[in-house]
Amino acid sequence: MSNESPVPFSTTIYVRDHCLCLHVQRAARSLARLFDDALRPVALTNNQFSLMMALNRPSPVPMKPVAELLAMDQTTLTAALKVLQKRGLVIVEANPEDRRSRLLSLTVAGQELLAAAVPIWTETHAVLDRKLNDLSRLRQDLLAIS
Amino acid sequence: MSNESPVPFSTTIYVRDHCLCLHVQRAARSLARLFDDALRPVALTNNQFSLMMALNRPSPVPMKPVAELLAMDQTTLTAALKVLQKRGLVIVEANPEDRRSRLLSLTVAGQELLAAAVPIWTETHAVLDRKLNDLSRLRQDLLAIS
DNA sequence: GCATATTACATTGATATCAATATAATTTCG
DNA sequence: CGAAATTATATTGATATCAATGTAATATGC
Repeated sequence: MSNESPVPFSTTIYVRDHCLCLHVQRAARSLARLFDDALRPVALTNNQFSLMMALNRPSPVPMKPVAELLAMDQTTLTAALKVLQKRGLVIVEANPEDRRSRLLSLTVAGQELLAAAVPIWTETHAVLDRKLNDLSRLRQDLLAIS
Repeated sequence: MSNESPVPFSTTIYVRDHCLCLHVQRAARSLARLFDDALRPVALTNNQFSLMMALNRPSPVPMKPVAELLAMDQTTLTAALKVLQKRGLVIVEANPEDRRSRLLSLTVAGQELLAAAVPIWTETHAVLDRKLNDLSRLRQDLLAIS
């Protein structure tokens, strides 16, 4: 009878209960679903909302700092921008000061859609806030990771 | 001059600093990269590791409880299983007690690969543990989300 | 100034994620 | 028992994620 698992079941229990990566991935999926659902009326995902919010600045931004703010691979950002660009929500233009670089900004339509999304975010976040104990503590703990 | 943003920049700053969804997504990406890097020698992603660990049980499991444990859509689980199945790491078999259902388990090769991955998880997690203040508190806060 | 290193971004391919939808099997209830 | 509701899973299509790789432009060091 050599069909015993090389990894004891107790280890499985331990990892299930202690793996921070697993816990964060689960929370990420749950929160993504929550905000995706809420933002559906404006046809934005939580990712698209965060990205567009990151582009809502007084002047256009290059891609690098945006990718860093979102802790997102630059290639992921390229892909995400294409979708929003096709929908006429963001502008990707050449940077005259550095021709390797692109400058990102919202179109007027993008600004208007973002404005429509903000109250949804506020409401959804308020519900979440009431449900959780100490949101600011959690936020700070998460900041230590990324 | 009507090209002022409908969403004031101060709101952008506020969302950036307070949105729990954004913070969790960022942490999720960072941690995923950390564990994906570490697990590369055994050719597993953090997701695949968590999934295989969830299948490391005394007896085969149906898909539903696994999807729930991982807080993952059932269709995502179906897709993830296909990859591991093709690599000969997991078995998906019919459930004689309920013919709608599938029973999931690890192959011997899967068990062996998982056994090779566990020390990597332990080491990576230990490094993380030393870097963070209060891991158990963070875990508990995350549990309240998913 | 020029060769080399670095930086900023794009493309491709593989896996991940979920909504919408479909199918088949089981359960429930009248 | 049989129709309707529910449950468990699969498929498709769109977006998300990153590694590997490539390209072009800028910066660096001699």
